[in-house]
Amino acid sequence: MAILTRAQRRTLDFLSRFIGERGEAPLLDEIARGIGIHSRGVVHRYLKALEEAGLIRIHPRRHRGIELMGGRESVLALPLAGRIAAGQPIEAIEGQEKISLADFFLGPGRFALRVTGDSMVEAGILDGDTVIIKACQTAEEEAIVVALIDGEEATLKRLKRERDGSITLLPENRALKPMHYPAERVAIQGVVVGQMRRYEG
Amino acid sequence: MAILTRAQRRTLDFLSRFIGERGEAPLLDEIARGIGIHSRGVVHRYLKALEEAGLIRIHPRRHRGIELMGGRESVLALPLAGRIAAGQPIEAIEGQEKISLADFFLGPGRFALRVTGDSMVEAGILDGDTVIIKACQTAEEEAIVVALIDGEEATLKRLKRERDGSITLLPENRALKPMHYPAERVAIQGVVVGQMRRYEG
DNA sequence: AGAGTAGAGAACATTAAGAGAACAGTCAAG
DNA sequence: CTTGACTGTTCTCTTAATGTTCTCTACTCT
Repeated sequence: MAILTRAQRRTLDFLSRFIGERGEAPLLDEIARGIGIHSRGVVHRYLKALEEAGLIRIHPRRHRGIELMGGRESVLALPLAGRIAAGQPIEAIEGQEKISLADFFLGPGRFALRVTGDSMVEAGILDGDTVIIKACQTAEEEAIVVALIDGEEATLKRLKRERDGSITLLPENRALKPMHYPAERVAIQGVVVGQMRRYEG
Repeated sequence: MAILTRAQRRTLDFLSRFIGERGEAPLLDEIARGIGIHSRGVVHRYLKALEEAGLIRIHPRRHRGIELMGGRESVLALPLAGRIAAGQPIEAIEGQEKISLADFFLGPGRFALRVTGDSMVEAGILDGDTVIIKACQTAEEEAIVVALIDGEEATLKRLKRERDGSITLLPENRALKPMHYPAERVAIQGVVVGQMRRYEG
């Protein structure tokens, strides 16, 4: 897969956004305006490059004749449009900043777990969510941890250490009660460093 | 694999960090600044060495044309250990499955928004979370949407259509009231397809 | 001393990005 | 069915940024 230049990437981003939003491909002039230039010829050159990279298909001479192929994870970053509730139309903010999924979640000793159960709903971790865990044996007070009890049962709870050295595992759900254990019975397996959820669109 | 000198290692480290954080490779000048020297020519020599060692690939004369070899899949994916609360030590389950961040979140016409405010807390979307939006102008009943009201104020709410064609935007927070608008005043900008959160570890 | 590693910086070759003209094909309205 | 405006395609030009190749200097280590 050829490497894309910045302008080419901008073009591709605009394309997928446009096609996703309206049902049809943009005109060359619309692309030009969308990526902030004036020349149709230049846009055409970028499109040719994208076609050669296998990312789009151009139906020759057809107006709005651009089809985007199964794009692939060419990037592991998403454009960050801005803050919601900031009271601005999103189009206006479009642009520069990007949020890197890698930076967000990846790192040494991390793995994912799918959450079952409602014990942390009030902390915004729902049944079916995926949490990213950083493996470690100790954790700070108040951290959300994966705790193994008696070497058998693994649960996700908020950690609290008592003065006498014993450990309380706090669920974030008023319907459930805190659990109290002597330190020997609890082994920490990791700390929650991230959480993610998918919605069926 | 040839042995690397210190400067070469510094270069490689900088490369992988840069590419991990942003989606693209750095310019020679950026590398130079990143490893604390001034000469592009020197950087080029290091890159040649790294290429010879099989650690990167250089696309000749292309700007930002550096591709790093080796575990590229590992950059995008996290090992999926299993289900928490399944009552098993995690080590035991660890293994096969991997969860792809790209598959989870990336796709045509998607972008990210940082959430401000508490209006969706009961749906597990907290202040400070990041939501992934798929840009579109229509949405299904019950979907969580980004809605623009009167072309001015953008908010995140659950969508409900009334029989008379008007629209109700439902917050997921008992402290807040549903908002009701005639259809003309509400423009849908996108649908929430994902959500993620980072915890300070 | 000699070999290897670091670095500076000049000179040159290409690329990326853009403007815009000219031409040809498409499409929709009369 | 014809026509004219619109749209895609192909060119050439321009400019600045960037990659590539060299030579020269300095430092370290055995």
